[in-house]
Amino acid sequence: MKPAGDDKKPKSQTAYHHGRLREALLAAALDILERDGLEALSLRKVATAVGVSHAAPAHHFPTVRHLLTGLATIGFTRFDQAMRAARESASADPAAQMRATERAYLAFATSHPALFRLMFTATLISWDDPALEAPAQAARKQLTEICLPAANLLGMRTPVEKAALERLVWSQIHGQAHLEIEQQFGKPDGSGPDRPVIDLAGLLFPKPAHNGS
Amino acid sequence: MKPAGDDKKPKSQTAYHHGRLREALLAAALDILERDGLEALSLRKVATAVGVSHAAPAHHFPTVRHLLTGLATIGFTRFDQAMRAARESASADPAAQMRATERAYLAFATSHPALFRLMFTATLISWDDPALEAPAQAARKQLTEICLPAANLLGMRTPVEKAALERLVWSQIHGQAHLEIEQQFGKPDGSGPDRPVIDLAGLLFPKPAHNGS
DNA sequence: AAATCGATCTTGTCGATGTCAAGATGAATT
DNA sequence: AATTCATCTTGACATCGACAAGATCGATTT
Repeated sequence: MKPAGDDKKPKSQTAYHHGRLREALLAAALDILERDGLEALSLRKVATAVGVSHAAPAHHFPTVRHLLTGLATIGFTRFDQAMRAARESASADPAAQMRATERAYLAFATSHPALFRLMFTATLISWDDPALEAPAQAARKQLTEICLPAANLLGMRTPVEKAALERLVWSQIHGQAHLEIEQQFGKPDGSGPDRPVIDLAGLLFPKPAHNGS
Repeated sequence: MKPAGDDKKPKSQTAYHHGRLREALLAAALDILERDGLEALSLRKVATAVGVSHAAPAHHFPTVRHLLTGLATIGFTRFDQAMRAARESASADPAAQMRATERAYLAFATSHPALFRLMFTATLISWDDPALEAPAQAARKQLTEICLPAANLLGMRTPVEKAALERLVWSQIHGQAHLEIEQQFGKPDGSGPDRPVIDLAGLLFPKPAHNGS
């Protein structure tokens, strides 16, 4: 089965002719992407990083676009997990849910800028890929969920209104994330990692007791 | 060599050895960018499109990054002009100014998606380029300007608060634009070009008739 | 006016890349 | 044990960015 000499690495090194190439390629590609950016990513580099010939990826990823779509799929999966984890460890209060999701959204983008950028660049990936749709919709669904309570509180009943609110909230969060990783906000002054932010949740959820602003 | 017959054009076609190559290259590059996207853009294609040798652009654009930065500079200039024109043809009312700017922002992004994407992709262009800074800051300044009245109306006085409001407004508008051109909003139903949108200006500018919170 | 100079453009080349084609390898099935 | 078939390798080609060296033409200098 194997060369019978290097069983040190249980499953990664020797088993390329059996099974794990696709995952190894994705892992290596993710590594290069996060370390050196999208421009440094190439099929050939990924191949040599994994230790296979330059045409080996062809079977698993016929095209660069396929590889990038695979990376985006991983990205949306982790993105979804990050937001879900943040929501679960937050209180059930609608405003808290929204704030937690917003924080997770932003944290993911700033921690994985290249991957995030890739995930939201339509010309680079294939949204036809059925494997991509599931995690992408799962992530998207969380935004819908955190907007529903706000829509109810604001008296929005039609699907159009709810979609409009979701569009508002999503755009606000996403715009922050995108402008942040594209370094459009300037430097943080060094005073702290946080920036002056107006709480959108506070704007949307009217205070029950006494008003703030 | 040239087609050896067209000295009709006084300064554009025959004068490549003097003067206009840089602009011609930028124009051709912009053409390719808007027609076929960033992936189709290459120095060599631009060179042949203009009718010069493959290394001719080197003097004007030593690197692809220089060409892309030049395109982004043009982009920000037009972007700034578009927003300014929209504001001038709108009423002086702060909310109207904000809505007009928002519309212009979105219209520019959807009309020139590849250029807009390039302008806001930090890894592709050189923000060190002094030629880029001026139009980029001019465009940015308009967002500051349309946010000032809202900040005053909301009782925000410190620069931090004003910056926070600008961040909110800019993020909201930019997020809409970005998600739109990356086709994250799904298809428009065909019912009309417009989408269900919540008016951010309406949220920020309290109605004068009622309470002022 | 003639010569020189310097910016601009051309030609040639190199390494890297994506993609295709043809062949080798080895695990699984027959 | 032989065959099959997915998987991987080798080889090749066109395109690309970038560099080097030479040609061209306007502008300056003599």
